[in-house]
Amino acid sequence: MEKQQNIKQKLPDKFSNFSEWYQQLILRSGLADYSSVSGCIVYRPLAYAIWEKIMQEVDKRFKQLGIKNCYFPLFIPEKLFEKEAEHIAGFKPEVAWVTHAGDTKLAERLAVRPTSEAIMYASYSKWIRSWRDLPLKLNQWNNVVRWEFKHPVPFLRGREFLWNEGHNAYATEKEAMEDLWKILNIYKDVCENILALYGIVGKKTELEKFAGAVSSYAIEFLLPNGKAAQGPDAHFDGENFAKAYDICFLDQQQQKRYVQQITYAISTRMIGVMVAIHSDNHGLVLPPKVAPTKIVIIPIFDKQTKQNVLDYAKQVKSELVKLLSNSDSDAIIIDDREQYTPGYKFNEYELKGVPVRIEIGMRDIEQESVTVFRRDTLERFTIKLSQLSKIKELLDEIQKNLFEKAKQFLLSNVVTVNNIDELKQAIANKKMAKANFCCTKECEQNIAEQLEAITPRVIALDEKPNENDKCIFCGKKAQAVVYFARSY
RNA sequence: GGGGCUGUGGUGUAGCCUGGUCUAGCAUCCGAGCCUUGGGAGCUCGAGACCCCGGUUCGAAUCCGGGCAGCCCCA
Repeated sequence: MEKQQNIKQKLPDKFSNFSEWYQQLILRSGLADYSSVSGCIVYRPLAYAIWEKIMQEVDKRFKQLGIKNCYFPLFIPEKLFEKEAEHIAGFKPEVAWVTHAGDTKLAERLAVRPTSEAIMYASYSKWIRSWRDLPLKLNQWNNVVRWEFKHPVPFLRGREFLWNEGHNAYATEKEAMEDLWKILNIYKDVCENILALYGIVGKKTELEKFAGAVSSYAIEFLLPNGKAAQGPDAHFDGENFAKAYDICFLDQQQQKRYVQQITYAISTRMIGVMVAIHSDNHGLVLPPKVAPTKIVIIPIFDKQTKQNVLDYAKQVKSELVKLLSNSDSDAIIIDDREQYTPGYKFNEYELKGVPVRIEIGMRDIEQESVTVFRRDTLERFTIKLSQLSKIKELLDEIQKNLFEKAKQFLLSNVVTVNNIDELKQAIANKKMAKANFCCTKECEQNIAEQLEAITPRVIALDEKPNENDKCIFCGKKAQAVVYFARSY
């Protein structure tokens, strides 16, 4: 473990002072640090390890779907970028441009990718000729730059972030949509079963959908400060990009047709969402499946007992390594530093979110037991050495408990509202509000102008308005049930 | 997009209003040593800071302007 600064200062309170709490937690737990570039953070090893875990889990599932990884250039020539009108309109305000090489001005400036449709589809246009070339399912794990002007929040809003961008092309809309749902379910699976997060899967409204897409789907999360954060998403582009970038093929009837496309992404924003939802005033709380260190063993000894205790600790560690069949050097660690007291170490690992702590001193040795502390509930108890296998169950239990808590948090903070006043009230109470909505672009624009920062997050997929229900904004016939919240 | 607040060693802060006593205080962190170890131990010694540029003034951490950075509120 790296040295930590500031470890003796308490965190601000999560619920009364969320922003301060979040910011200090990120810095002090060693997840990330600010860099010399405003809006760009450093992902320190702890954060990067979590990101690696997300990548592994998603990637494994992508490969089962036949998605292949590749890499396209960071730069996009301006003319290429401008081909799809809505796409460029959506992204241009926050594109960073490369204009010079040394002191020489470039003939055509290059966009630093905010997303890679343009550069990838120029290749797709060359590669796809026949129905035999389809489907084409390519993904890249990369970085993108979007020069935001709102103030940055580590992980949740930054100018450069890491993500996957998948770009699939199909002969038919039916195939495209089938895969879109499989991919959304992969993201949902990883969010729920790895990150222990519960979100709402829904369809984006007209103004909130991806620039250039026909329709967008996303998983929305609610943070403890009442703001919603969009998690992984998937977009159906229809033929929009295919027409702009001339991606077509000859079908079995020898008809020239445009491909049907989908795109999908999950980003490092999920690290921020996860941290914000699970962690507490002691520090990070990491689900065992993402925590790079799952168990920390703290030996407690003095000069006389040192050797005994350390030997016992090593024995416990090697049994745990076997038990978890995890040989990562970080997965189970013994902290035998002598210059720090046990109390100091307890606080340190709570700050860093290690799921399980095992304390071993003479008392435990005499009783052939170990003292166990679980990070999620802050409970401490003793188990016999012969019962060490229970630790594995405990890790599963913690994982499950975090998910259930996250699910409860979201479900208990969604309220149904019947008019604008109730909506405002719900948002003021840090809730997500569910309301009947006409889903017209005009009405949505009015909301954006009149309701301050309240935006429609997603259209519910499992719920429809009744026959006579009206839109709570304009009073016209309701088309859908929509979730509203303040947004990150 | 608009308004407000803030910027002092690595970190958190005192000082700023009312310029001089600031050779900038405290805590933590960092280095050396002793001593300790079941919830952030103790002692000794050492190292370390006024965001940047300009202005006012005999004199600026302190006042003024601009820049940069961070935070909050509102659109």
